[in-house]
Amino acid sequence: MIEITFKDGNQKPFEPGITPEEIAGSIAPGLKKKTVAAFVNEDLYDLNRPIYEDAKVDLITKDNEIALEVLNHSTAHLMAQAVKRLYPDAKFGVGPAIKDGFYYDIATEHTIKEEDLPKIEQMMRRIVKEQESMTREEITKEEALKRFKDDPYKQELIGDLEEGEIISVYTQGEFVDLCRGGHVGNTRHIKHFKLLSVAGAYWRGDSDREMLQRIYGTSWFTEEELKKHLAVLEDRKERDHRKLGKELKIFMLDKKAGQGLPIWLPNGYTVRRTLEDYVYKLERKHGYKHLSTPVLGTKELYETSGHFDHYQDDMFPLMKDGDETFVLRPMSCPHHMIVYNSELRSYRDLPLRYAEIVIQHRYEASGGLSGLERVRAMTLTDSHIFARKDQIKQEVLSAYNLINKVITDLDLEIDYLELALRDTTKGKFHDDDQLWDEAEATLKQLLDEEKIAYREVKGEAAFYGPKIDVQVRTAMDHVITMSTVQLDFLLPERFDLTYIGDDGAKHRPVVIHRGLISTWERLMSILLEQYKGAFPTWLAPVQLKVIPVSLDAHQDYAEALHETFTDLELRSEIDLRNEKLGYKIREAQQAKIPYQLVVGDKEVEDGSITYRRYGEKEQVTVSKATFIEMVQQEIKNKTR
RNA sequence: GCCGGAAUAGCUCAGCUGGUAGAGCAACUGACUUGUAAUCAGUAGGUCACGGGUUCGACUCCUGUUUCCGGCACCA
Repeated sequence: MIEITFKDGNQKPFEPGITPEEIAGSIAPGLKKKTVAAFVNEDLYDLNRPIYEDAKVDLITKDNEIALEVLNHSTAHLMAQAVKRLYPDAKFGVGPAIKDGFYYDIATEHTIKEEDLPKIEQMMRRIVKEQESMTREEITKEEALKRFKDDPYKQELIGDLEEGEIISVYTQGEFVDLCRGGHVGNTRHIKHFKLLSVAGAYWRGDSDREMLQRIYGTSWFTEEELKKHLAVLEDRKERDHRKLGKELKIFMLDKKAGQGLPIWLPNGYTVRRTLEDYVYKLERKHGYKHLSTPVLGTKELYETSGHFDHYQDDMFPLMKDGDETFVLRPMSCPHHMIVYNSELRSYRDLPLRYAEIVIQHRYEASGGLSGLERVRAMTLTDSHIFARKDQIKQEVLSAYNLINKVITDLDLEIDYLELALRDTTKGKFHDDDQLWDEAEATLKQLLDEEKIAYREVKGEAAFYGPKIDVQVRTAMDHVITMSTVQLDFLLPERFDLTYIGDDGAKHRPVVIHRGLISTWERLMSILLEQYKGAFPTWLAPVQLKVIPVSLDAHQDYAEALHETFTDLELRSEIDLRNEKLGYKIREAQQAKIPYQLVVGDKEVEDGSITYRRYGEKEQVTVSKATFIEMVQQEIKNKTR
């Protein structure tokens, strides 16, 4: 007998060779149904993998996050088996579980199309009915290489494994796959799944290697969960900023205007301008000085900064004019360095915080462009803080606080901070090790002292220095870099920046690059998706819509109201078209205007206002003064 | 940039296996003069993304280009 120890400390003897499924069954039939896999001495075990020695066993039930991963991973195998049956020449790359789903990379002569997916699903269901056991087997590397001798992808994967490492293969019916495991034991446990899309994906994520066909799918324990997830995907389509941006006339793209070069329409620009003003005022309050520099600069400027060496591929082609060559700037730092150098600086001048609403151009790969999310012409609030070394901590923290304030005001949340460091094996970073060590240590120490949690990522630094990236999770479940604070000891060297210290000698300042809102383009895409197009009142392109019941009787009052609002700098519109009331209301609702005001006899009589909030059915009648006070408070507090 | 798909009226879309296009909404005109999500009628609107080819004939088939979409790679 072997001794199984459970998480709660209880122990129970079992026959050697007992499986997690049987253990669960021995405790309760309900538990058996709920159990998907198990941790045996920390190792992930399949439901049907025998246990031969004393062990700690932690059953993984369906409510556990890992259970869903196991299920999805098993569904990937199931799909691969189905694909192999339909397209026998298929070879397989990797097929992992991902968040809310799975994928498998496939190489086959047959081009897999969306319309093939139902066919594959059908085959999957057939295999489920066959109740194939998913059986684990452990073999040597040599044996594994022999078994998969016809599969170049598996050969490569096996070749990369350490000598002596346990290599496991899984067999279900006629299908055998190399796999670390954690499976549901039998295909009959896989019931509620859907294949979602086909796409191309480079083998091993390397753009220099061949491209495989990738099928994405999702798998759940219940039909309700599956439906719920599909509904989430539907909702994301509704939220898509490209769809909303068009419907609400926020921005447009036009082939003739240029790929990836968005045009801000009046509605979108109103929102952006409101945000710009907000950030501008906030920055002033935090001691920033605003300036403006050109979109074009000499190549020499960017050679001095090092951008040209490190960034050339991301820049638009050069412009030559006689002996001079110009670049469309991808960043604004060099200009700010020039400004710093334009005067003799004293230690008393520091910190010097320059901020600018910058237009910059990056020659992004055409395939990556998408709506306002990935563009080639972008606008952002950029800032460079010139500081003494003893001011770094204070300045980084102050920037971080500003970032926090803005993110909170925009109803967003920081998901995590990323401390991006260099990777010495890669050539894309400047090579002064001493500067790097100092900069990285400074940031790390600062975060640690302030007990700010972060994830360290090697190789993600800027070429000139390490950075703290503020990662935000969007309504589309994407993690994006919203803000960034970068420590730079390099550009001060490159541009020979100095200040006169209290000792009368020249010293080198430090530059802190601070990005606040990603870019206005990307921020707009995020906010559109976040609010589903229904902006809070302070941001809404149109805040109030005044609709008279009858033009004859109520137009004057409606116009007087509209004028009052406009004088108070509220963004009001009045609908004087010869249309039915219901029609105007429908349009106002579709435009997601926060307040629609219908004025008729009653309102004219007592000088009141009847309003209806966007998305609500309720109509509220209040005095004019009360209404104005309410809306102004709402705007001031940035509440909805 | 790479793999795959798509492109029809301002918008959303229909158009079977080749016989030169249709709806709803929007626009315009007229009637109606309205109390919370579409009043009625009429009019106009398309080089079927662009170029080449096959064919008696191409929105439809082939091909090149452009842009967009799903991903990959890259990335704010």
